[in-house]
Amino acid sequence: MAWTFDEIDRRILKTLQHEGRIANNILAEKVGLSPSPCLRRVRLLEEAGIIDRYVAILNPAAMGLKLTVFSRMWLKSQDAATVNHFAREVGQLPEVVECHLMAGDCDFLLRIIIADLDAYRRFQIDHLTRIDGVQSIKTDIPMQKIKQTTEIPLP
Amino acid sequence: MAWTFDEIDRRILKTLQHEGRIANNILAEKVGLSPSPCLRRVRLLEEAGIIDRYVAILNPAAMGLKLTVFSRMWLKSQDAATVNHFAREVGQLPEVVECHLMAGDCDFLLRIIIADLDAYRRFQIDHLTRIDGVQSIKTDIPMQKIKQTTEIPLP
DNA sequence: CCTGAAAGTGCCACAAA
DNA sequence: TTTGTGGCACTTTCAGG
Repeated sequence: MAWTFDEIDRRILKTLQHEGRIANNILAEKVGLSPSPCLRRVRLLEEAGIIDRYVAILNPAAMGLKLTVFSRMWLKSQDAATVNHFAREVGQLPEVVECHLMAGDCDFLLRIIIADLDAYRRFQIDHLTRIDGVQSIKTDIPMQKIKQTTEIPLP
Repeated sequence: MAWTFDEIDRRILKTLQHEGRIANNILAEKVGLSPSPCLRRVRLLEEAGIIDRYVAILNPAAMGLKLTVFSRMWLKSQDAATVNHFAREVGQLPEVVECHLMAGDCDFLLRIIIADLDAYRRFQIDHLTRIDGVQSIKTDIPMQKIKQTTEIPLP
């Protein structure tokens, strides 16, 4: 089912995607509403699942995590048991921040946040290749982050 | 410079990465502090840039954006002018949620959020291939999202 | 508009260096 | 004694009805 936004909802969402902790009265002012109806709209957007959650975004570099890598992985077979086992294992590795089961090319695409190349080398040996059913891994390394946002394009 | 976390800082960060809008007094209770020193620590983490910002995470599917694709792109040349122009253009496309300049293989890796395959087809023709200097594009499509988090592994 | 609750500030106590 | 950190009390501001 499609949700029908008006201009004010769009402004609310756009603002909250940048300032998730903004106070309701400030938000209200920004979108041109008084606080009460503004809060009501936010609650509705939350209950409808449009707003999934609020999070703090940390700066990995400030904690010494200076490297992001993309790893493409191939499994020995793609049967349900192998895939599910892999999914479960990967889900427990906090360094693996994203994991997708892919159509074509590789079986999985992972995004991994880690200190540096050496730490990644060890991580791959100690954790990724140890998972049952893993056949091979190709690592792609970003040299420069051009753009990175949690902001979703509003229709 | 490396920041030195104690156990309480780690608990604060872990909590805020899941509940970015949690009230300070609740957070304080969770981490075993009274509100004032808890707030002080949060402010320090913010000022140190450990906490970059707070955001609302929206649910793309609830807005009809049911597809994420990864596009690997090659440019005709990798000189600064071409690359910068590409970076600037891509930065203005809200559907492009992530863009990395890569070492080896492809030149850029993009993550794109969009309604469906047909919308992507049009987006690629109308926007991506129109950018000056673009030579070719390969599109990788995730079939299943195994894991996706904004949570960064704490050292 | 009104009320209760939370945020934020100042000050003091205590402990470690 | 100095520095860092927790706690309490007070004022201001906000949420929510």
